[in-house]
Amino acid sequence: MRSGERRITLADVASEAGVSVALVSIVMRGAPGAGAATRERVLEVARRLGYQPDSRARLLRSGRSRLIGVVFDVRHPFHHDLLTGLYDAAGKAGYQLTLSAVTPRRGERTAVGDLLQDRCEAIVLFGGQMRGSELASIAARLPVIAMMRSARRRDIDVVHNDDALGSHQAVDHLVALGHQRIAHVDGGALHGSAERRAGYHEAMRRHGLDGHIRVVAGGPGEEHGAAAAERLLADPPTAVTVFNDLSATGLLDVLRRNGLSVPGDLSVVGYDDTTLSRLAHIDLTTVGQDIDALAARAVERAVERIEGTATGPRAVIIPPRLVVRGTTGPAAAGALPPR
Amino acid sequence: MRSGERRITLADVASEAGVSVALVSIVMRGAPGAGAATRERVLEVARRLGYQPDSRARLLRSGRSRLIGVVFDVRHPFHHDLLTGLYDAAGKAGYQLTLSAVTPRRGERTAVGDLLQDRCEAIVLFGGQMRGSELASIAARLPVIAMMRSARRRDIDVVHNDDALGSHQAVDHLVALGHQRIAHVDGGALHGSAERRAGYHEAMRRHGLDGHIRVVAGGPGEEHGAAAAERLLADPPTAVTVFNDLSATGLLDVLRRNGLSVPGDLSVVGYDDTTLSRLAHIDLTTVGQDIDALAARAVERAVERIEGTATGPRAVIIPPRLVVRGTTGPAAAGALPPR
DNA sequence: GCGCGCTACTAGAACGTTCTAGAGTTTCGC
DNA sequence: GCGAAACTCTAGAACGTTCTAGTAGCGCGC
Repeated sequence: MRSGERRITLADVASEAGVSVALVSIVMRGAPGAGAATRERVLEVARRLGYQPDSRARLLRSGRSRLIGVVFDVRHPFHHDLLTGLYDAAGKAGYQLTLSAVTPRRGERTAVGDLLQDRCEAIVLFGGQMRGSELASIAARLPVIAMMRSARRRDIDVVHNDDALGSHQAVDHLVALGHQRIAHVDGGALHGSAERRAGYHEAMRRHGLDGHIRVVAGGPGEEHGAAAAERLLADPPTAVTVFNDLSATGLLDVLRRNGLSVPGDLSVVGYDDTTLSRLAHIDLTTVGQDIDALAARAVERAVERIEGTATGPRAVIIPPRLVVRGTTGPAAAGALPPR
Repeated sequence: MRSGERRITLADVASEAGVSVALVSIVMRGAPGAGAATRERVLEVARRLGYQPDSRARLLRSGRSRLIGVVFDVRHPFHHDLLTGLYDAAGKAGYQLTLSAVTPRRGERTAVGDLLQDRCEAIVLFGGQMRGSELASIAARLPVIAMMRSARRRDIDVVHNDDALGSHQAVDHLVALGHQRIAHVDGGALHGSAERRAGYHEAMRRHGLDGHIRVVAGGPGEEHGAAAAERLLADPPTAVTVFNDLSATGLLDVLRRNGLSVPGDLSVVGYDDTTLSRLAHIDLTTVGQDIDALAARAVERAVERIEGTATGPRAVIIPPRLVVRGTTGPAAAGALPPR
C-alpha cells in the first residue's frame, strides 16, 4: 500500500479476528493477558492482512517512549563503532535508539532539537561542540550523557577513555623496549590532548626520565604530525608518542622521507586504533579505546538516569589498551646515553 | 522537566494565552490564519512556558509524515558524506530524515522494519545486502530508492555513479600521459566491479589498445590490491587502474616494497576519492563520485515518487570526476613499445 | 445600507494505539 | 460445593496535535 492508501490498523485485525482492539494490542506486544488459541488466531489474521505496527500511535499513547536519542557527528572517527555498540546495548536494555546526525551543514542544536520533539527519555551525544551551558539547559529536561568530550558539569554524565592511562601504557611499552629519549606530540587544544600530555609527563617521571621530557606542539590532523616531525628532525628522540593516529601518519611520512627507519631509528606510538593504524603499510602501534565498553556504559548510565537508579560519579572512565604493531621496536644500540 | 513530569502542551499555551488550542497549533506551525498580535502573544507564552512540540502527536494526526527514511550501513565508505547531502536535500524539499543504521550486528531487515513503523513516506538505502525480492516487497508499500547497489527491478529507483565512465576517464588520463600498457585490477563480485571493468575494456579499445588489455582479479580490500600487485610484478605494466582506493593502497604498498617508484615506474589510479586518497603520503589519483549530486537526486526522486510526479527512467546515473594527484605521471621513456 | 468575501478564531472529531477499570469465566484450595 | 484468585476479554478514555466545518467580525463595493 502506497502513500494515500489507508494502512491496516489494530481495528482491522480485531474486526477480522472477532476480538477487541485492546486484545489485539496485547497480542501484538507479546504482553500477558491473551489466551493461546486467541493469540494464534490474531497473529494469523495480522500476518494475512499485512499489519504493521504504527510507532507514532504507540509513542503518543504509551507512558514511556523507551527511546534513547543519539546525536552523532558524521565526521567523528569512531561513530560507526559507537553506533554499533550503542544499538547493541540499547537493545539489551529494552530501549530503542533514535539517531540524529550533526553534519558540516546541520548543527548540533538542530540535531538535539529534533530529538526533544521525539520525546526521547535520554540523550547520548558524542563529538560536537556545544557549550556546557547549552548542554545543561537540555539536561534540565532530560538525562544527558556526553561521550568523548569535556563537560564538567554536575548534571551531565560523561563517559570517556582514560587518556592519561593510555599515555602511561605507551611510555611503559617504549621504556620496556629500552627507550629513554621519548618525545610527545600533543593535540593542541583538542579534547583529550591535555590528559594525554599529562599522562606522558607522569609516566616519564615515574620511570625517572624527567630529564628526557620533551613535548612538541601538535594537533589532530596529519599536517600537525608532519610539522612536529620536521621539528624533531634536528635532534631526533628514539621514540615518540603521538596525540592520535592521523597525526602519527603525517609524522611517519616526514620521518620516512628524511631517511629515518621506523622502528629501527625511531619508534612511534599513535592513539585511538583507527582503521588507518591497521593499514598494512602503516601497521601502527597505538593505544586503542574500548568502544564497546564505552557504548555499553553510556547506555547503562542513560537507563539508570531514566529509571532513577543512578549511583556513582558523573564521570565513567574506561581504560584503554595498547595495541602493539610494527612501528615500535627496541631502542637503537647507540641511543642509550650515559646514565 | 524530567521523565515523569508532564510536558507543556498546546493546551497549556492556549489556556495561558486565552485562545483555542487549534489557534496555538496554527501559530506554532507558522501557518496562515492567525492575527499578528495574537501570533506574537502566543509565541511569547510558548517561549515563557518552554513549550516543545511533540512530533509523536503531529505525526499521528497529520495526514502526511513528510519523513524520508534512510537506511545506512555504518561501514559504507561514503555514509558520512551521503548523510550530509541527504539532510541538505531533504531540508530543501521540506522533508525530514529519519535514520536507521545497519551495523555488523543489526541487520538491514530490522533497520527497514523500524522505518516502516515510523510511517516514512519513502525509503532511501545505501550499502546493504538485501535481495531484490525483499526490496520489492517493501517497494509494494512505499517508494524505495537504492543508492550504490544493484537493484534491477522495475519498481525500485536506483541512483548511482557512472562506473564505466569513471574507468574511461582513468584510461583517458593515462593515455594522455603516454601510457599504453595499462592494466586493470577489478573488484571481484562487488557492486560496480563489472561496470568499472567494462569501462576499462571499452576505453582501451577506443584508444586502439586492444592488445594491451589486461585484467587482474582483485577485490575491495587492501589485501586484494596487494595480491594483484604481486601478480603484476612479474611483468609490470606502466599503469594500473584499480577498483577502489583501499585496494589501490594495498597495491601501492607492495609496489614500493619491491622498489618500484610511483609514478616514475608505474602510475596508479584508484576509484572513489575516499579520505585515504587524500593522505599526504598516498596522494592518490582517483575517480571521485559526486556525492552531493547523488544525494540530491535520490531525495528528488523520493519526493517525486511520494508526490506522484516521477518521470524518467528508474535509474539515475551521475557522472564521476577524475581527481589527479601524485600517483600518475608520464609513461617512462623505455616503456613505449614499437608500434 | 446591505451583501459578499476574506480573515481570525473556535469546537469537536480524528489519528492508532495503550491504559485502566470492569465483567465474565475458569481453576484451585479448603 | 463454595469462595477466592487468576486469567481472558471488553469498553471507553486518553495521549497531543491537526484537520475540518463553522461562526463572527470587518472591510469593500454596489
